Amino acid sequence: MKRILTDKQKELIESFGVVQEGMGLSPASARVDALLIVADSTELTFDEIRETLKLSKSATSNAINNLIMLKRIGYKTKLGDRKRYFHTRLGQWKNVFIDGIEGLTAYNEVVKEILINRTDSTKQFNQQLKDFTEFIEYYQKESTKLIKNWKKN
Amino acid sequence: MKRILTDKQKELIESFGVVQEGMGLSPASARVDALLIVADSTELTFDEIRETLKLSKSATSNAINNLIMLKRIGYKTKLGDRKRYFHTRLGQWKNVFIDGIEGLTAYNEVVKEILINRTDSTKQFNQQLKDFTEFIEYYQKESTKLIKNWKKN
DNA sequence: TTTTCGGTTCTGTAATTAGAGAACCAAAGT
DNA sequence: ACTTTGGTTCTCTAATTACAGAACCGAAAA
Repeated sequence: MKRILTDKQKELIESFGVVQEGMGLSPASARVDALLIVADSTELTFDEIRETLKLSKSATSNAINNLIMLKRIGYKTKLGDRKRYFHTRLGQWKNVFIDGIEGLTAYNEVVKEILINRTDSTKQFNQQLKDFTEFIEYYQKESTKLIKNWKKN
Repeated sequence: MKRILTDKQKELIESFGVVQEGMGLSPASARVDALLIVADSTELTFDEIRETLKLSKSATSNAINNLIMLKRIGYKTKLGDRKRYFHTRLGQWKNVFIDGIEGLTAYNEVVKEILINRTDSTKQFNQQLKDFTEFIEYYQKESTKLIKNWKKN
């Protein structure tokens, strides 16, 4: 078993793990995601991940599948080799950003329904709510443009 | 005890509560926040909140203080009245959005430190990471502008 | 000075989540 | 046919979170 990480790399995985926990990932998912960004090798197998992070097979399996669902990692296979080689998808961060922006839609739908059902005796309050829903729509459109226009892609 | 909510309002608090739980609030916090947006009265006291949502005093107290820390609600007092009157701060959503954007800074700092420590044998990968950190900075600047330019404020 | 009001804090418990370890499984190798 | 590989799924336990209920506390009222 080759040792994959320097001490500095371990430290970086912990820091990055912590900030990603703050963004809603489980500890194991956060560290798997971080590992694939920090490690010298950009393609690691299930067992390399498990050994390096000292996780059980179940924790490794669940973390990996969770990250795949979130589109934060992906994998490829090699001909005549059953293993999967996992890699970060940070290079495709645009998708994740766009999913995040689209996620505001569900939130906005509820706010709009609240607005429809509000008493009309609080005009100013209701107007603020309306401004807010309009801003969300504006923000969704405009920040999608920001992403598209980034470096004239 | 006056009954504050219609059935429709109760339903809206539940839907909105659920989407806000998905955004990291505890069930009680999510419902207190929703209540202050849905209720006809835009200013509710501690006991009105507690009775309406059927929460214990401790749950009410913790939820309220949590929401105040997150700047999602505020309160005012009235002369000769010890009670606090809580209200949503959705009208000041700009602050919350801006805090969210600024929150990306901590994330980006770690990514930059990872980049500094990466092997230089993965040029393309490292370049993607660099693009990403640059995009975050661009996105922070530009979306701050989006907020400022909204309706020429 | 004692009681009431408007909460806060502490203690115990129920519910949820995270993860270990073992059993399990399908496909490939022997 | 059985063994190995590369995982997945099940079961159980530990840790964390959410909350109720009661004790508590300071300021004001009586």
